Amino acid sequence: MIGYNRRMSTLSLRARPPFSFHSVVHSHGWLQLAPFALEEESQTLTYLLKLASGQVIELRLRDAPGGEAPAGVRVETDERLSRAAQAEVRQRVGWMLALEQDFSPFYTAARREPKLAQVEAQAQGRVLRSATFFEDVVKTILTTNTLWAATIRMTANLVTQFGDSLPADPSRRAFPTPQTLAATTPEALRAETRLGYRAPYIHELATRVDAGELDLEAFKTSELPTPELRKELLKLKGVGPYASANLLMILGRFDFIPIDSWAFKMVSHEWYDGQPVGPAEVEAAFEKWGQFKGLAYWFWDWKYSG
DNA sequence: GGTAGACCTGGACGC
DNA sequence: GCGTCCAGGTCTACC
Repeated sequence: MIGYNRRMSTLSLRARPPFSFHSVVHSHGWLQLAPFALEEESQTLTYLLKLASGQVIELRLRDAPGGEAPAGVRVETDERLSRAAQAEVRQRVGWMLALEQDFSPFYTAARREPKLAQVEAQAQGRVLRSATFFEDVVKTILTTNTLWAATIRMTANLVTQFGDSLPADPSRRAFPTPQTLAATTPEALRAETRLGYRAPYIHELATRVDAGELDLEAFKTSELPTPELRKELLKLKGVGPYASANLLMILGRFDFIPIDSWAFKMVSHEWYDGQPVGPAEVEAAFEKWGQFKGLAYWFWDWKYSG
């Protein structure tokens, strides 16, 4: 269903039930990374998207409780969109909120586990994604070996310095394209964007995508078995075991756990009385969850709050 | 295949 | 204000 005021476009997208807009938006820290932003009062998620046409638009995403119909999301833009642009927005938002993803097998397994008692009722499982997999790979590399505040800052720097502007408000920008980042230099990314040693990794990634040598969007629909897909991700500079598992979660593959320092802390307090633990203990704790390992870990009701 | 050390930034802390 | 220490995953060289 599409409605217009004089200029604005509104699209309603339905999700496979159960669906919770709140759960997917708050599934991890991505909502704090530009060009995402959350308007707390109205619980509106905004995102600046560069369309295939080159036009930059602001998406305003809100919960659309279904009533009798299935729940979903309402998408508003300030521009009147062409049919092609509407289709693109539907496709992008559908991916970003994983509207079609089916978690029923996980919910069935989770019913036997008190620590996952909330997942079905709260429709947890979906992980917020960026519009392109390139953006999610860059953001994931920026989460490694640094504090979260630095990840937020590095991402904001990238968007501010290299993103295309929203015509109505040039201070607001979309995430930079591979072409734009490939056109800069690793030295500039290091010195001006403050990416540190990650700068050459990001630059190489952008250059390979821009040259057509690496098709990151194809990862979204890859039919490779998860271990094979993981090997492909591990070939990317700056992507190690943690980052690859995080990216697999984003791709809807949950066989691996993104083990970081937070995981050690949580598992240590959950099962080892606060004693130091390593990757083996984290793996062992969730081994029985098989293909849902990542989901069980991600949405576990930890007793330690950190 | 496993391990040690380097990588880089910015915040916290002591002086 | 300055110097030092620390946290955070991945890469590379080496065994």
